[in-house]
Amino acid sequence: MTPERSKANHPRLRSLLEQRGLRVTVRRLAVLQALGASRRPLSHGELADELVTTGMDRATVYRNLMVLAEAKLLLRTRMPDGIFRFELLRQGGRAHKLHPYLVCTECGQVRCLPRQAVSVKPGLGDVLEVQLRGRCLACLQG
Amino acid sequence: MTPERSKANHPRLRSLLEQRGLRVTVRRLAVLQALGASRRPLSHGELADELVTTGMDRATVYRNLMVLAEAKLLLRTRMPDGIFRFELLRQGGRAHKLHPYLVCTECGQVRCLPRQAVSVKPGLGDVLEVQLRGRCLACLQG
DNA sequence: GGTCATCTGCAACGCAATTGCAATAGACCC
DNA sequence: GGGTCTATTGCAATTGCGTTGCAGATGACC
Repeated sequence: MTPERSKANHPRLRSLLEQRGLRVTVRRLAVLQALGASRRPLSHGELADELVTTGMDRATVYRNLMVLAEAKLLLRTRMPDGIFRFELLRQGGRAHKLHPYLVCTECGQVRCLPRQAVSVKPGLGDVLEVQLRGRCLACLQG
Repeated sequence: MTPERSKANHPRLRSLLEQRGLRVTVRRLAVLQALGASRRPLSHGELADELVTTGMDRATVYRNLMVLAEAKLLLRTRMPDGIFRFELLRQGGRAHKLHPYLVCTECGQVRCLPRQAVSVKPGLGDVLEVQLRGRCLACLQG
């Protein structure tokens, strides 16, 4: 790995860290980049599987996820399968709370659904997040 | 322990098992009785802690919880702490079918919502469970 | 380039959930 | 009541997520 290049290559992610008063490290940039490149929330396990190939330790992935989530750069959500998933929060993170997730009981993947897929009657509370558990289309058809 | 007495003493629980074509065993009756005596859903750990004192193995508790839940005698729900909890379903368990629940991010309590509170567009998959996260009415008003 | 707090890798642990296997107990028939 | 056969149980072990201690490496800052 070439730490210097990794750092130089992500000015945007770097500034995110600096704004929160967090140290800019190769590992943190890698975590942010991986989550930013994913279209769906990732678990620590999924992310670690990906990042250990670069020599990063699973515990380091874990601790960085904690730090970044605490700094509100990531959203940490326990999905209905009991596993925490993390996603990058763009600008205050409003956009990502609005679409429902489906956690597939067969393949385990988290699918983001279009916002209008689920409608919640008003007056029940301030609903921030909608999670479904079931079988996704791919698994039903397979 | 006196297996014979345990069995003879629970005609109602016994018939529940027989109706589902399940074998009536001392251990199953003990699990049903313990859950029936509890006012709140219990985790496998809590139940096992209680039942190991009678010589039952934790794995046996676990497998019976699975069997009984599959037979719809119990409801198995993953609570927001990530741990499954089990409760006895009275009268066929129809009431507990597929109602959404709201996990309050403020007070942490789980509120059961009426089934019609959430509608899911068909064709997205086979939805088994609906979980909302947000603030419950009590916290909004408090 | 030096200093010091923070971060990282390595190793290990706790707990919930799960399974294989051999011994046991329940259901059923006589 | 005794025999038979399968489901159940106890024991032991494993997986996987989440988490932490510690010693060495690295980043921030001067």
